[in-house]
Amino acid sequence: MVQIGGRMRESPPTIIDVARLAKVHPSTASRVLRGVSSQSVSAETRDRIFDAAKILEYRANSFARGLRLQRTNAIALLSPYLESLGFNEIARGVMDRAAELGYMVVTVVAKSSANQELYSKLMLEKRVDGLLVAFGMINDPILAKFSNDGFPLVTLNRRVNGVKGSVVVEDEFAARIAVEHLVSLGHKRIGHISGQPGTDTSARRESGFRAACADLGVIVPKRGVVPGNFSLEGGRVAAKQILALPKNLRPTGIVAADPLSALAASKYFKEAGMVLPSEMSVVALNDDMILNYVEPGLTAVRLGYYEMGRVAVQTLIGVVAGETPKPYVVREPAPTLTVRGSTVFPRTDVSI
Amino acid sequence: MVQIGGRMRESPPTIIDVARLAKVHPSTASRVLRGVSSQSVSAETRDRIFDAAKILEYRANSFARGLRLQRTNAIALLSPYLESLGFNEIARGVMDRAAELGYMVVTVVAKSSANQELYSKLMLEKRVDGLLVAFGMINDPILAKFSNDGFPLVTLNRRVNGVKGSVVVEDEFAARIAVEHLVSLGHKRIGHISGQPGTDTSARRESGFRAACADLGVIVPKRGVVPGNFSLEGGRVAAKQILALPKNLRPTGIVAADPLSALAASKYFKEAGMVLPSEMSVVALNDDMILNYVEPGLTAVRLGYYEMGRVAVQTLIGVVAGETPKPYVVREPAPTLTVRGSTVFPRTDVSI
DNA sequence: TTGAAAGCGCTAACAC
DNA sequence: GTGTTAGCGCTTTCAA
Repeated sequence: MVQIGGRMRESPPTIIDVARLAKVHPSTASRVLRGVSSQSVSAETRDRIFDAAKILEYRANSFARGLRLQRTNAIALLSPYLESLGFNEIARGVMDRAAELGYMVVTVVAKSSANQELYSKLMLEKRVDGLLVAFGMINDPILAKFSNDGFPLVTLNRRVNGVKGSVVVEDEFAARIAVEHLVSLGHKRIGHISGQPGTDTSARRESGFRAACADLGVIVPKRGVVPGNFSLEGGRVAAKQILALPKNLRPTGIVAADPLSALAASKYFKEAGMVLPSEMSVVALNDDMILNYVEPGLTAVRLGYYEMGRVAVQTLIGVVAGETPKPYVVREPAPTLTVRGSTVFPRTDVSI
Repeated sequence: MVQIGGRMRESPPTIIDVARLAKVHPSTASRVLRGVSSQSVSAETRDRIFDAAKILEYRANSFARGLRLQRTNAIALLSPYLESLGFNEIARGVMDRAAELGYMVVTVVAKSSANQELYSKLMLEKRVDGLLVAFGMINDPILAKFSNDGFPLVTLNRRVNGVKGSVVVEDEFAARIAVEHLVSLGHKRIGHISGQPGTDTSARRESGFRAACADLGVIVPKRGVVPGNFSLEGGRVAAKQILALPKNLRPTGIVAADPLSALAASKYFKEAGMVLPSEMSVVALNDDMILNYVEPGLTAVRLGYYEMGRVAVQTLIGVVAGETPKPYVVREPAPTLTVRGSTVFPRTDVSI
């Protein structure tokens, strides 16, 4: 029940109620309330209709409208996790921009893209107009199929073969910034904890890392690039592998593809008896407030995740409206380095 | 366009398409596909209908169904933030349970409860069946009004005067566990960084803290309870106030209402020259994996946030179905302490 | 400038 | 057992 002006009523007012109160036909009320300019309506009736709508607290039933218009004004945000540092920021960008454009966001956590039932639910049941997908392998036949079937679908912080619409940040450049920072401190052997194997995000960060090292004459030790899976557990495993390298081949600094693996690796190093940061510098791609509160503070490259979320919504809605999907790289804001305690010049007695 | 069996089609199949293919009337198809048992249908026609639906990849249009049935099978999760430690867990519980019950979750970040436009959008436009509200002051006339107006509304991790439906965890008990831990280490003067003033969550944690201190004969110094606002910034301000106390009145241990304020306070103490944890023990209410990676690791009491999210969905859907809303306390899993490095016995030369 | 009528896709009550 | 009918609330021709 909804209380209106002190009275209780059984169900929300419909446009028929508004029309009746304003003494016009529902179609007239509809025209006025939607502000259709092509048809002209006398100022007097318009006022009557607006007044009636206000009195009744009228709001168009989104289902009736959606049924008639064949669109939902909702999009879905699909992600494999909520807890990853950075997802908050992406999600906030998505929700802010969606709200500005009058869209709702349905957030769904899915283990993998192979969730046909989920796609069916969202798209075939016409619950949302399009999908923002924050996961997926480079080769992901399911996603490619859905995209090819004509479902508006944009990948976010990912590129997937066969999916035309994507929004990513400057991952290669961010990796380069991280390498340059370590080099400027005097590091000559640098390792890399990459992300989830099979994801292009990880691949692009790694290729940016390798290109920067090559350009700057940095040695990347054999087995000095290990997968960290964008996770705490992965970072731990990666650290173990790096520590297994003979001391004279071991990197003195590491670029981690993400903060979680960087944190876990740092912890592992310390537990193994290393003194950080002097014996091992660590810099992560993707920043977060919380990195100020770990010890040592984790040096990190901030990426435009919030903006990426915003742009992704914009792109998806464009696709929904019929634009041809295409890949997009968010370059504003540019990646920026925040130096904290985790990166220092290498201890020479170790690095020799 | 949607590809079905190799052909492209303009729009998704409707129940009329299914009926036509199965050579039955749409209403028969509807009955069969919904599995209505009250009406019996011959096995043969049932098979034909299922086959047709499968061939066409038929899925009922949620808008048409929603319009007809007057329900959306969606709920909204309203929260002031996404980035707070703990929200992930709540949200995951909400989404998991909602998915199990066939509901979608619309996540909305709202600055405050005073967002009438938002409520209108969600409820008056009938976009969702009910609201899960993860914020609100104890006295929140807007929320109370909406709840009284008959909108299904359940507060989550909060209680609000005038809103009958709520789901919270054992905040008082968690605070007691934290106090007991510090007492068992030998602390005699304990302070408290409380949460956001005006929220019952903060109030209940504080009252649990005070009750436990009283029961255990612990001294709570005058001005030893300061608001931390559940935030980094608040924790910093709180730490400043605690440090301003004369040394012989200063607590040797602190219970923080949340991890963010605990982290920020700890950082402030260190920056001010204190040696942690020996000069100041800190324990936080609400746990998170990341607390293993700060230095010293933050001792914390884990709360059943995931379960709280699940129960809240269950409760809300009950209210939607007509049950009388009532307050609920999640007691499983019970709050549990994880001791990390941030709590030790007090340094006697300081605490004397 | 406004009204009438049809229909989006579905389901429930009723008829046969 | 299955079909007929009506209508959820809205918008969009088309007609007046």
